[in-house]
Amino acid sequence: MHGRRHARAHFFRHHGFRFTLPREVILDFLHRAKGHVSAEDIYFRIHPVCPHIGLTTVYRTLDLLNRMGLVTKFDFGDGKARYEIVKDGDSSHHHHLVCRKCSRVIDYTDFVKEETRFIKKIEEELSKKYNFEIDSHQIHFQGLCSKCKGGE
Amino acid sequence: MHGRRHARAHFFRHHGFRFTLPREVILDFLHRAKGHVSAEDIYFRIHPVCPHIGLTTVYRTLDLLNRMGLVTKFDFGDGKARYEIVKDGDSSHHHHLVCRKCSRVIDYTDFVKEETRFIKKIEEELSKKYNFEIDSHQIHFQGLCSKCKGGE
DNA sequence: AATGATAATGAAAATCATTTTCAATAAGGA
DNA sequence: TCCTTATTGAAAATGATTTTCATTATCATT
Repeated sequence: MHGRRHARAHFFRHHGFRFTLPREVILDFLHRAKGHVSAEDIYFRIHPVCPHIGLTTVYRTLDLLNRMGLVTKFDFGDGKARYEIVKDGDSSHHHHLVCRKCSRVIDYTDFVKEETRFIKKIEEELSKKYNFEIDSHQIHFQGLCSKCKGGE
Repeated sequence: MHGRRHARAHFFRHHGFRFTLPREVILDFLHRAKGHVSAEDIYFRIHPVCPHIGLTTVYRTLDLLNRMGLVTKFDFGDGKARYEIVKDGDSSHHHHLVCRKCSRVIDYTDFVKEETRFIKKIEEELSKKYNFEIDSHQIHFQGLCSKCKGGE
């Protein structure tokens, strides 16, 4: 619980950034949080503990964490971005079904094995072909959820 | 060139919507357009021909086309949405590499065959499991493009 | 082809997520 | 501890998208 702080601080410094309290608090929150959260979610859930951390800082920190590769940014089309920590032991790996009528988002964790095989192969070749360093991916199905299927 | 108009009109009416000039013009533009375009792109490119079509209508029409399944909405994280026609003869099928530093978007069309096999299987099972009617998908790799790889 | 109910449109105003500005503060190397 | 400068927060600005509302156009019905 102390080594982690130190490791994080080191990681930030290594990237040329300072390790500050807001950054630590936001990172902690994201680690505890289940699923995708918006900047506002974070701001309000953090506020009782750290009322001095502003929404601006939340946005800036999320952008920073994203650029450092610690956080993935999602966009489900409802106008606000969602963020999620990138876990090392990729246990929470999942993808999304998004309803194009009611915008409901369903997470699914099926087909991890098949997917890993498929994605790994693609990543390798794409990295080479486009000289692109891939560090994450998203798969995203669109259609109609059970509720919206009926009355189209 | 006339049957198409009629077929479109019929399709709109079947969904309970009217087939209007702005909708036809926007649909035509999207058919001709290569790649993903923003609402503003459409607005300004259409303006010389139809100066009476407002930006509001462009947004409303895109949303409508999306809900009808004729258009796919993308979000690459630069704050504005992009739209693309859903082609029947799925020739232009592609996915994206998005740079998390400079936001550059690279389209790739590789691995169509492997992908089709993989996606088809997943779609079938997910549809069943979640009672979700899938009509499109997106695959999205994030990382660092060739230009941004060096100076991290 | 004329009529009428109402869906669609456009201009302007409103909204709301995100970004910028700038003066004050704090991190961390010297 | 000191000093440089990255970071922060509050307020204002931005900019994409949505809402409002009076006007117009579609198309089912006559």
